[in-house]
Formats: sequence, structure tokens, C-alpha cells
Amino acid sequence: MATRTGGAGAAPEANEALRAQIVRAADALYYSRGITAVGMDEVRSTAGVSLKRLYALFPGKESLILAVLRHRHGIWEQGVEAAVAAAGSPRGRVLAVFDFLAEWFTEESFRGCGFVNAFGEMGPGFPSIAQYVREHKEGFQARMAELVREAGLPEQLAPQLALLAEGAQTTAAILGTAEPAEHARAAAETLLDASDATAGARP
Amino acid sequence: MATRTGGAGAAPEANEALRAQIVRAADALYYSRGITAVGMDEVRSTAGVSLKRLYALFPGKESLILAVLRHRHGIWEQGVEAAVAAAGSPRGRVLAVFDFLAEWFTEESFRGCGFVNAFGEMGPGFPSIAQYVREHKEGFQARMAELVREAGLPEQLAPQLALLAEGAQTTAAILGTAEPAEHARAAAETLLDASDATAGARP
DNA sequence: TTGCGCGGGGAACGATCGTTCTCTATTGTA
DNA sequence: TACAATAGAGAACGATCGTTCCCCGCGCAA
Repeated sequence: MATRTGGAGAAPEANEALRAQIVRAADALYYSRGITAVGMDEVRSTAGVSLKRLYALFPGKESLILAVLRHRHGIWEQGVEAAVAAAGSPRGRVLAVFDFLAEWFTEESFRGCGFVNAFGEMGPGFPSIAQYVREHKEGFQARMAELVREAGLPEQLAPQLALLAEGAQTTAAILGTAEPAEHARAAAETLLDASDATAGARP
Repeated sequence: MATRTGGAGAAPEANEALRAQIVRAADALYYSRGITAVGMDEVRSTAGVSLKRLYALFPGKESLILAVLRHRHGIWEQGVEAAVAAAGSPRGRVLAVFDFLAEWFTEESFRGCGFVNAFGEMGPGFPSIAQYVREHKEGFQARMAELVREAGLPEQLAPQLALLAEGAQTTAAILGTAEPAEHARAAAETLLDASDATAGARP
């Protein structure tokens, strides 16, 4: 009676693989077509699992959405960190965020920040989603502050640079062009130069 | 037989008043709770009209959404132009946009840019809505370029300032604070100062 | 071989959506 | 007063959603 061969409680590695498969499928669908427009049945058929398994792994759609956002958060952090790591100077590490954006914007599937989209669509009525999006954005602000501090730049620069990155994502999505990444990078460089000049004026 | 006392084709001024009443109600509902989450029946009861009249004035939900966005576009332009007109110097007229944002962000009902929210929610699947949002943002970019030009500033500043304004709206909405307006204004001032310094270096 | 329990596929359910239709009260007119 | 056309109120309809349930077939233990 103790032999549980399947279900949500056993074979943890297989369940994790299934979870990842479902989350990847749901992420692609949600991001490209919007969350409300994609039903659980389409997630099920795209991921190739049964409805029963789907609901065994995720108690409901809200839980699946949160898993998708966590997945997207990991991808975002990987992309940012890879670009930061590829940069040479501390100043370059700050600007690397905008290189990452420039690359991202040229992807065929780019459709803005998935967190902003989810917030606008599900924010009211789903506080857990709104809160997770807030945490994601706070995390980005914190990382930016870290990079600014490590470059020896004044800390008030961090939220300003984050604003540029945020605006670039939205503008690139709506206007359908990758140019905002370059505009944001140029503005960021100006802000960095100005703070260098200010610091140099009174050492 | 020619006496049409009501319907969509007669009494134009009364129909315009009704249209405005419906659009105002729908705008408040859509903005606060999301477009998909609000049904036509709730718009009908909030606006206090019959379903028949509602569908006589707007052939479908998509048409109502577009009318709401047009209405919101007018409000946005009024707010920006009022702030611009209240500013003294050409430089102040450029920065006035950020004063307007600071005011807006403190409103209780503030929930980000309604156009960005609509784009994220309805962009895929409703090309007419995506296109109108694009036109709205292009209009803002154009107005910003005009203000920059009138202030005698280099034109590449315009998209950078627009990025700051865009990012401030999104960040303020998600983080739930009005601070981004000040950050954006400070960054904008730095960009303006830097371009003045550059221009002054080689007259 | 024979039960038996579990998982997969999909039907089913209740709710809600956008939209249409029906019924009735009313109002203006001859 | 009688008639006709209209507008309001909401029922009704088909579609779709998230979620649950049922039934069948398969694999393992005795």
C-alpha cells in the first residue's frame, strides 16, 4: 500500500522535468499572446501532458503563471549577468545591461517585458502576481545599484539608469524597433560622464 | 415615416453626450481593473444605459476600447500641454513633462500608462488597438522632439527624455511610489546640462 | 490468470463573456 | 381614443474559460 509509483508526491526528478516542460510551453504562449488569451487546455496540448497531470503539478492557473514568471526571472538574470560578465571595466559592466537589451530587442519574438505585461493584465485582481512583479523589478533596481556602487559612481545614478532600461523595453515593444536600446545606452553614457565630471570637479 | 426620433442616426448632440458618458465609465473600469476583466454588462450598468443603446453607439467591445483610448489620449495631451504652458523658460517646458508625471503618480487611481497596459493585454490579437497605442506613443515622441527643438537642444535628446518618462510611468506603477518622477526629472536635467556643456564647448 | 489500483484522455460542469433577441410599456400622432 | 413605432430591461444564445469527474486500458502483485 506504500508503493506510490506516480502522482505529485513521487519520482521527484521526473516531475521536475515535467514541470519545466509545462512552464516553458506556458511561457511561450503567455508571452506571445497574453495570459488571459491562453487557456489551460492549450497549455496542456502544447506541453503534451494530460490535464490531470497539469493540475497535479500546478493547483491552478495562478500557480502556473507564478511559475512562469519565476522561470522568466531566471532567464532575465542569466542574460543580464552574462552581459555584465562579458564587460571589461566597471563602467562597462554598468552599460552592459543596455547591450543585453539591444540584443533582446532584435529577437523575433520580442514583445516587451513579460513582467510589465503580466502586471498590466493581471495586476488588479491577482495580488500575488502584482507582488512578484514588484519583487522582480526591485531586484533589478538592487542589481543596478550594486553595479553603480562597484563602479564607484554616485548611487542616485542607479534608479535613473533603471528608468532608461525600463522605458527602452516598453518603447521598443510598442514602436516595434530596437532603436530605444541605443538611445538608452547613449543617455546612460551621458549620465555616467556627467557624474564623472561632477566628481572630478571637486575631488 | 421620416420621423426618426431616436436611434444612432438622430439627435446627434444627445448621442454624443451618451457616448461620452459611456466612454468615461468604461475608461474608469478598464483602467482600474483591466480591459478583459470588465464585461460589457458592467459598462452598461455603470454608465446607466441599456445594452441596446450601448451596441447602437459602439458596434462591439473593440470599438468601445478604441473610443476609450482616444478619450485617454485627449486627457494625456491636455495634462502635458497644461504643464508645458505653465512653464516659463524653453528648458522648463521640456522638463514640465516630468512635473506632470509627478502630479499624476500621486493620484490614488494611478495604475501606470493605460496605453501600455492595453498594449500588453490586447496587443496580440487586436492589431487596431496595438496600432493606436503605437500612434499615441509616436505622438508623444513627436511632441517631445518639438519641445527639444524649441529649446534649442540637440534633437537626439528627445527620444532619451521620452525613455525616461516612459520608464518612470512603468516603474511608478509597479513599485507603487511616485519617486520615479523625481528620478526621471533629475536624469533629464543632467542630460540637458550635459548637452548645454557640449554645445558651449564648441560654439 | 485474475484482481486491482493508477494514470491518461476527454467529456462534463458551472460560470462568464460578447452579442442578439424578445417582450412590454410608452409616447407621439391621427 | 386607437394605432404604430420605439426604447428599455433583461432573458437567451453560443462560445469559451478554469476546473472536476468519469471511464477505460494498462501494468503489477498474488
